[in-house]
Amino acid sequence: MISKKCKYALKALLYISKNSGGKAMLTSSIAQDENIPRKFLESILRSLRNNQILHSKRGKEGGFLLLRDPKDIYIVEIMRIMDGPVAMLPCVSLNYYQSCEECDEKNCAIKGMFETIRDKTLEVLAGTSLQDLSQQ
Amino acid sequence: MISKKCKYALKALLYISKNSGGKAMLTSSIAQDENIPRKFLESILRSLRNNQILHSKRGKEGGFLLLRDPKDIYIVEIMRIMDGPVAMLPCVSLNYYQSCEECDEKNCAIKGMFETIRDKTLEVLAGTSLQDLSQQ
DNA sequence: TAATATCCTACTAAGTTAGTAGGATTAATA
DNA sequence: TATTAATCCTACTAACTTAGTAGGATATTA
Repeated sequence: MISKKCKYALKALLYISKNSGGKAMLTSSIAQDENIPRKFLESILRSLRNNQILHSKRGKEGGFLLLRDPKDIYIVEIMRIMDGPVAMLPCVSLNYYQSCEECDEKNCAIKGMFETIRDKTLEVLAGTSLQDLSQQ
Repeated sequence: MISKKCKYALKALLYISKNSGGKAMLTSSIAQDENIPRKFLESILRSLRNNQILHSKRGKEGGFLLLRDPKDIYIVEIMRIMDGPVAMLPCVSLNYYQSCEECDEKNCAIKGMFETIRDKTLEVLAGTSLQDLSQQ
């Protein structure tokens, strides 16, 4: 399961992607239209800004803008920022690898299967952009 | 990520599958050989028994046995017992469906992508048996 | 009846999730 | 320059989940 934070992030980015048209979008209108708690969304958007997905403008007439074209923002990047690893086992993660201490990794019977799942999942997540999703 | 509980369950079942040969296997030897805390493993095995994966024998000469042939025990079943849903969104789960209250499910932009991921993941998990993994 | 297993209930520490509270800071505009 | 309206930042919290541990009850076999 992805976290609500991650789901909210995706929904918010899609909202910005669809409605912005070059203008900064308000946290409060995203929160209202997408049914996301405002203060929670605020911290989500700030974290997306800290990770070079969004640009923010402070003060009156401020808000959030995409830093890149929606066709160049892939879902996998958002998911890694919000939830960390995509893989189902730490020892199989490409970006957040950790060894499994208690088991012998080279002779692990389940590793291969989870690598396959990771690859199939990444095919989708790294092959789908914000633009792909907002065009549906 | 799957939980350690789930990983331990898979390791333990593979251990039984490989070493049992019709004889009941001890929690303590599985725990030792697979580096799993014994008391924790005990509750895992009991939960697998409660879910018709294992049969248990109490008392001296007791232990755990697979209820079915390893070729008829699919990984997905174990993962659902231990961790619940396979899907990444509650509204996309086949066995643990829950609506997403805050969003309009019919016009959800992300649902389709997560259905695709669910299906690809299930292809692997429901297509791999204990036997497949222990024969590697 | 002694030994050796599973069975069962209850508990716990640490970490994660899903937020909330309250104000500081910045920028446009009247 | 004052007002308004936005993001920014730190700190806090309640509830839940994870990963176990403790201690004994119960059943089976030799």
